[in-house]
Amino acid sequence: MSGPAASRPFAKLKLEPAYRKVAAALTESITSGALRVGERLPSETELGLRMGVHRSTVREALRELESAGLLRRERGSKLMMVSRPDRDTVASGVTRALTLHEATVAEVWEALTVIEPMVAEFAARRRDPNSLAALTAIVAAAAPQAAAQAAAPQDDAQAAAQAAEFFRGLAAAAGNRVLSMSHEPLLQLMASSLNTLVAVVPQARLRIAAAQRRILEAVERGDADAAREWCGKHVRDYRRGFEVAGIDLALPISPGSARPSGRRRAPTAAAPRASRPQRRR
Amino acid sequence: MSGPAASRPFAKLKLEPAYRKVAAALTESITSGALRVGERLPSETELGLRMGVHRSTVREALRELESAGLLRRERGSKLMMVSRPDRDTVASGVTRALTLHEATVAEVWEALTVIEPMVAEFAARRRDPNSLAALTAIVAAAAPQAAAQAAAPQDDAQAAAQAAEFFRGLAAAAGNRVLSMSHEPLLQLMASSLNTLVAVVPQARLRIAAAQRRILEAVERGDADAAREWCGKHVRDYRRGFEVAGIDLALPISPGSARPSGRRRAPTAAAPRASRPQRRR
DNA sequence: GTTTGGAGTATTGTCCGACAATACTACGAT
DNA sequence: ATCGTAGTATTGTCGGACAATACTCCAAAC
Repeated sequence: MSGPAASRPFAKLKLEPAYRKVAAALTESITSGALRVGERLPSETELGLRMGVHRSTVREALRELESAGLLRRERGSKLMMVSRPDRDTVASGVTRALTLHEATVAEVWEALTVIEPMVAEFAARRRDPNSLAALTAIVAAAAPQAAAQAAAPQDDAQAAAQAAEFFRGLAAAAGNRVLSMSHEPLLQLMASSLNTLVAVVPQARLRIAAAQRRILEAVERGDADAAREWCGKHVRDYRRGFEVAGIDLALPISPGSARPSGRRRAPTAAAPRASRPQRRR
Repeated sequence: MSGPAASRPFAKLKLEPAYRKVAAALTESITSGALRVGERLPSETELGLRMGVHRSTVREALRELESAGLLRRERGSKLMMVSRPDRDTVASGVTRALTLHEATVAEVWEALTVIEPMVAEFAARRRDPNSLAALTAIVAAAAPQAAAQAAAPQDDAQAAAQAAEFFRGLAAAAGNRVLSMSHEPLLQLMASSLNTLVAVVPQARLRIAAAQRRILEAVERGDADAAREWCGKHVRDYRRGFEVAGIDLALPISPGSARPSGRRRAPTAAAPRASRPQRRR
């Protein structure tokens, strides 16, 4: 593969490096189905031998596919396995992108208002016993904590996670993987704000739990309209919660952890204003 | 980096290879803002020196970030540049994932019915001159071809692309990057089906053009409800089109090219159609 | 017969070094 | 100030090396 072609009169100018070509070839093989999911890849040396490049080159290509989620390695195995990118991998890519583009809390929330109510509607339409049971379990998991209402240390994080989990369950019940995958980044992005919300606003947990129950009931009885409406209210209620919690909706989302602005657990006092010590560019 | 620690009694077992740690570190630097977008990365050797690993190792990490869209290289430059993943990069990742998960045409279409009408509504709400002009241009671009109605060879592909472009413009007018990014994979996934649609159903172009005009008008006059409704009709009309075109909605989408499954060009009999034998799985 | 143990091989992770092609830089000539 | 040129820096790709460890297979033990 060393190129004596470079000296020939009109040698084909090489537009992309070999590692990219190898990556492209492998990707093609996977998406075209020539390599089926679950199949094991040959060893690096073998691949290099067959494709006429050095192992290092193959290696770089593998990293590329690996980070795309097209290749993985089952626990404690050496050989790579063809895989399909799982939901979280894909979503976290989208999340990172949106974060770097400095999408605002408002934008994410707005997208939620678009998607979630319809998800609820679909869930109510084709409700299936299994996913309904799963959803019920999720809602139930929140109830005791909401009742206790005692603000445990990092219990806040768990409550926020549960709120996201509810939406996941709803999407699963809706039986549409496209919607499921589309809204996942939104949930990831919301995580931080949700965290602040439940940490700062005391009544948030109860309201959330109540809304979840209402939505669940509507879904259970197959009332699509009610499910959509309640879910719409639910999401809109989040916005009000954010405002009460002093989260500036015009600010870029930070998907990391919660950063409650100001003092915590503002009782019933008027919504204070948070001086956001966010990085300024 | 050479490890004498391996022989010590309870040496910390190493969970992940160095190239992943390097990649993680770089990713962190980027998302945390320590490395700002547009900034140039040091050379590979320099990075390796600073992080205490060999250039090859750094290299593998770089490929990882590169494929995630976090690093790019401006045209004809050697040094890498920090970048934010652009819309198409992110979307094509999602597209690949959904394809490998064998999402069906129905699922994608359903997601469209969820998102697009609301996008239209938002576009009508905050209509801004610039994006409106852009949208108008897109709609106008379709008009002459629709009028001509002559089915040029691969002109079909262009018509299908225009249909997708309209939705993109709409999302841009809605001014919500999250929605914009969320619906992009749907457009990519639909491409193939759209292609078949305009190729097989003769009146499709006209119907599409008419619908686009109606939506545009509603958006222009700021009539959010009308925009949403018309857009909803528009998307639902696509479904009818798919059925007429003989596209099986329960089938997994193939994001490549069109593969019509029935007779083509039904009414206007004269239809020179190239049967391209696409791969079957 | 099934499990256990162990030798031998295959494969990855990481390193070292090398070299051609090419982008970048600095400096001197016009 | 512009231009050309020589020298340097950097990437892409290769060859090879070696330790750690997963895999294989066969023989011994229960």
